[in-house]
Amino acid sequence: MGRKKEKAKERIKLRCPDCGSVKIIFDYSRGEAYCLECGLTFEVPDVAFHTREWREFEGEDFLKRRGGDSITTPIHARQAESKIDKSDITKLPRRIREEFMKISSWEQRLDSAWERNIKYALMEIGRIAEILELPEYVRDEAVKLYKMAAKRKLIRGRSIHSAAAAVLYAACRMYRIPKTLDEMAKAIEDLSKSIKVTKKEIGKVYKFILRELGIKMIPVDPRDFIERIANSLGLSEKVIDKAKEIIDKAEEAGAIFGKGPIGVAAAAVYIASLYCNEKRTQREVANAANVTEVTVRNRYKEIVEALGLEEEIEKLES
DNA sequence: AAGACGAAAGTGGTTGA
DNA sequence: TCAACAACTTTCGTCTT
Repeated sequence: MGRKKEKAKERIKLRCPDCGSVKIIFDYSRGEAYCLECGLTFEVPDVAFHTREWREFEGEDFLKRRGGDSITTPIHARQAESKIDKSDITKLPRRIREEFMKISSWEQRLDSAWERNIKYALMEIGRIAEILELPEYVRDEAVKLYKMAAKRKLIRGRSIHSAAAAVLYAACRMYRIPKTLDEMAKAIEDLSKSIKVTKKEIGKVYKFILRELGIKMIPVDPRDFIERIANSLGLSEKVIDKAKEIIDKAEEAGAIFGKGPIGVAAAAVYIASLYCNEKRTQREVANAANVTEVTVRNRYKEIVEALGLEEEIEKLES
């Protein structure tokens, strides 16, 4: 234990005031620490090295005592919580309380943590939006949502990246830009291999934020996915129109309700490709839509049945 | 060999008692 | 909170072209 002066650099048990990561390296030659996650460099109070207690506070045990925020959960699923809670202080032994006051003043200087947090989040939203090639107005909408959510403390206890993806996803839904939770998760993966955010987590945060902000979202329209699927298969405008027409009819016939919109879109494209003499296999369509062949098949069957297209399609095959 | 089709079992999420 | 449920996936076998 104690200070390892001989080392040039050492990993220390601090949280990054910006992104909340615990991957903090202290550089002795420069007398400051930097975050491996977001690159922020910052001064560390001496007390962090001179007292064992400090290490215990910010260490695993302390985090656990503060309420279930176990170190075993992924680092990135947590967020900086650098403000020191008064109620915690009173529970601590007096001996260390004065140390805490010193730290408190250090924290005070980082009181802009909230703002820096937002700044970092907005940056990440921008980066994810860029990867997904989202238009600017979508990013702006996402930023607006993030700020609203942050103001109401909805981001607390969630990772910045899951929240960033969630608001972007919400913005896409608002503008009917066809993006899936899967793509959001993958974009984050592309952003940094060390950040792990699952589709599930993003979905959870998305739902939570919408509910808390009282935003109602209309269901995803399968038509929104048609162009994407058709384009990636090199299909013509004609197929796209036909596919939309098929969905219109299938919707009227009630063959679509409750089904996954992407699977529906994929089946419509498959059927339309038959009609327009630009046939693609079920496998090709399924791959383009990121669903399985079986799903395409099932939707296909249902739609054909509901619209009574069996004979027409048989004719097409000859 | 490739494509279409379907049966069966499994997964992860939702819903309602 | 648990069990039933629907959508979807995975896997695999069969049939057709």
